[in-house]
Amino acid sequence: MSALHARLVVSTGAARHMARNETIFDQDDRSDRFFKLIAGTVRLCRHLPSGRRQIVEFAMPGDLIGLVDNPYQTLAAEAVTPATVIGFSRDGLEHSASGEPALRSDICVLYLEKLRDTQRHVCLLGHSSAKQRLAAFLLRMADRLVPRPDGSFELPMPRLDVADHLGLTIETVSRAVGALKKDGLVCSTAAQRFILCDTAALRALVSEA
Amino acid sequence: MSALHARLVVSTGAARHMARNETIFDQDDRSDRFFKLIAGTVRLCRHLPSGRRQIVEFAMPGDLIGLVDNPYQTLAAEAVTPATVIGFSRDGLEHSASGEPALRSDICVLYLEKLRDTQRHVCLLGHSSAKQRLAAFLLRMADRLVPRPDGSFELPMPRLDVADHLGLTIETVSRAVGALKKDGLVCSTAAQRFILCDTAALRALVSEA
DNA sequence: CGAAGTCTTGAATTCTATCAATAGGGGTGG
DNA sequence: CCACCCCTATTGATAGAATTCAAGACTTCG
Repeated sequence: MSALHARLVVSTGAARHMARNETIFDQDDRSDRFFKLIAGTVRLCRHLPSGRRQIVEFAMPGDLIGLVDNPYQTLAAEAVTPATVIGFSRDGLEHSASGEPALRSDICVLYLEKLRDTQRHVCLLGHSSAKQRLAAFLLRMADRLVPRPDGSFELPMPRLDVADHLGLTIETVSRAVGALKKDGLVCSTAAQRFILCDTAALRALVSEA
Repeated sequence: MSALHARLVVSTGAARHMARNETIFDQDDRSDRFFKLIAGTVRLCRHLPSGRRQIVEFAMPGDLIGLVDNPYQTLAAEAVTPATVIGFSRDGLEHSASGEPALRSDICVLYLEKLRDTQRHVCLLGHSSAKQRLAAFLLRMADRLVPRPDGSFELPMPRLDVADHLGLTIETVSRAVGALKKDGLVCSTAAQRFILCDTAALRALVSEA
């Protein structure tokens, strides 16, 4: 376990249970607290003046959310499913980090990983078709989610969240799902349950971007 | 001056002059070195298997480029204009940072700023029209570039680079420029020279995203 | 069983990409 | 100094992809 997570384990933090669609923190909240996600899925998104919403990333159990340097959060965090988080004080972490360089180093690595992920997402949104975006998303989700014995996995988020993450509309996402099914690349018994039938072809499709 | 830049000043680093379109480092190069950009503009981009290119960001004088934790670079750096860079060894910086916590802290802040910028770019690419993307880009460039006495500024990059940054084609960028000119939001005497006539309206246009 | 929310499907519109051709601009050499 | 050439930018016509608007189907839950 990294120095960062070891430190969080011994820190005081109260567990909070969040209902579906409940806001953990808003994009204008003071960033004096951050959270570790214990269970459930959380969307990190930006609400645009037009009422539109861009989901920058989804957080899954084990992820830290809301840990930034600015005085205010830049993204809002909302529970996609019922979720459990543990809150920590940023001052507390800062204090620990000033005496424990390995901690700061871990935080650095964390930021860098997020930066890489976000850069990849820029590339995805820059030039790719709806089918390619969905294929990339499903491949990534298959990696992050624990599969069932039959190899299927259950997306925690509804179509609207997928759409707002991929920069598409729900209708387009729905049609893209249909297209991938028709092509035999994925199977889907329920709206949020998928089996990737041909991961090689899915990867090839993504590479064409 | 931050501890980071102070450290770089006293470090040994050889200045390199790069010609237009010359590669400073490639996306598969070992990341044992990083660079400080002294003069010129550099594009940080990813070359996709399809031959397409996504420019994630532009670097300007003072920016550090290629400083990552992975063993390999994730983005390529290419000179948009003739450019001057100073190279540094990552090991050297790591060594300094292990004895000087403020250094590590500065690097952390740097990553976080880049992360915020990249997140903003995700929002821009997620939902906005060509006109909105261009308006946001021009506003940002007006902030980063030094204006001439008459208030105009010169874009260092050609249309193709703008297009690959905004996820558009050169034709669409060209038409978007024409549209903003027709609307009276910008003036343009030469292809790369602009005056923002109505920044309020430009900002409003961006906010509509 | 009914109702609300989510998802899918259809048709028309809008926006961007693509293909193709023309125009402008900067530099070189005559 | 001018003509030419190369590179970049603009403009036009068409096709394609995604959005939008609208309606219908499926789930889930009370």
